Amino acid sequence: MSLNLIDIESFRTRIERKSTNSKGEFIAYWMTNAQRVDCNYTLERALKFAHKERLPLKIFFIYNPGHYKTLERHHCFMLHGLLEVNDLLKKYNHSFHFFSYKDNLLKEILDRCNHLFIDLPYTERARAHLKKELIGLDMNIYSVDNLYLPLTLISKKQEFSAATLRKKYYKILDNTLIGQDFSVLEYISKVDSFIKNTDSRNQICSEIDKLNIDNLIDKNYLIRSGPITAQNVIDDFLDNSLDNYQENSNNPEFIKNSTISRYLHYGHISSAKIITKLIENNLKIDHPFIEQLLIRRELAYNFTYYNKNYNNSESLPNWAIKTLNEHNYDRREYLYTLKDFEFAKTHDVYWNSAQHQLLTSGYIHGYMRMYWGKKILEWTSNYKEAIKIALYLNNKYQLDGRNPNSYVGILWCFGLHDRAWKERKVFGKIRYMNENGLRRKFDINRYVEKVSKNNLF
DNA sequence: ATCGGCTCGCGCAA
DNA sequence: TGCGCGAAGCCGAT
Repeated sequence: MSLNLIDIESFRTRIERKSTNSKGEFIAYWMTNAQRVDCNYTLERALKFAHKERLPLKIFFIYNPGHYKTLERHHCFMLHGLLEVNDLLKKYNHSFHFFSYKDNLLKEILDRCNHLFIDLPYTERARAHLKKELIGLDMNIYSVDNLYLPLTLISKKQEFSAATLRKKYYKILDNTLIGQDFSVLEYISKVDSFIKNTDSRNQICSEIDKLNIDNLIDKNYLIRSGPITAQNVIDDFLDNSLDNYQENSNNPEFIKNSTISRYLHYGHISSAKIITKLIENNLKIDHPFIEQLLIRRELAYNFTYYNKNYNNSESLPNWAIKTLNEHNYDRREYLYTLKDFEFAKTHDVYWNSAQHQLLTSGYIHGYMRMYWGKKILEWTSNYKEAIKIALYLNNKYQLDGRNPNSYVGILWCFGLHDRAWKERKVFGKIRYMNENGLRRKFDINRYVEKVSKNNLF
């Protein structure tokens, strides 16, 4: 074993800011990415620190509906998840402080606090936002990385492909998955809550009541949210779907794993916890589900963490930019506008089905999403516009939109983390996909039928 | 049904 | 500096 726990911890928890003023009345955890209680490294570090200092802990969340201008389906899903966070904390006799955003709120929350723990932000935009919020706060600030292994421990730079990251993972893990211990539940009863017996349930509910949800999505998808729900989903998946994962993972009708990404996005479940459980099932590091949950997922985080252009074409590899530019003025067989795509008005029944699935369920199956993205490239006047459209639709409708995996999923269609292929019109050397592939891989007509009946989950 | 070729850049071995 | 290798597919030859 080439790594030890001390190595991991020095990368896991980072000192973002040091203060000379060391005395405070409580420790604070500002929950953002990791919206869960169990297996939450940030909460765990905050609890341990509070226990050591014999100070109470204040766990809080700031809700800012204006932060991203987007559909309120996302807010609805997140707020329902926070209800479960609130209930879980209450069960452990801890208060969950839920605040609606206003100016100078953070200063108020952190009045008389000297040690703040935050979830490590993984994108430039999140970092910039955080930096702005933390201006003028004189306190010790620690960020905690909630990935399976800390991002900066595995790699100091943007990785070129899954292969290069995989190599580093396999080397550092000595080809063996290691389980991880979580002591959140052990410490949570030993630490006092900063203010006892406050309950944010009513406040969260009143925010939910204010929402104006689009009438495209089935509301049931938005209610099935939160760490408790997510645990049930993942348990069901692990019990019933892991054995045939490889055969089924490309089949959009195989839906057991379909909602896991949204729970991972909001941090309702910990990938490290899932991996630790999988080790008990004797899963090896090269299992295709580990490839997805560990290598592909953390490759996406590596990408958004190190590349400031994670949300535009500038981040594509050189060969992709070159070939896309060379073919940018090729004649397109079909040309659609954003609105044509958005309301599923193309000539292609398969593509329209994928878009319809996105509108009505907040999700496109992984394989269909590749096809979906490739066709936006094919049917838009230029590739930069195509990327904008694909990201816009993804961020607007997909419940895990704005997740690193979402960005990478889209940009993969334009060559990111991929290789060049035989040159052709419009695509240049970008990997091409067509509907024959859909027919070859699964029963695409059944998919179309099921989407039209809204019968996929 | 199955197989090789397509094509690029990383990273290790010299 | 050279070379082996990988990468969520397509296409045409057997």
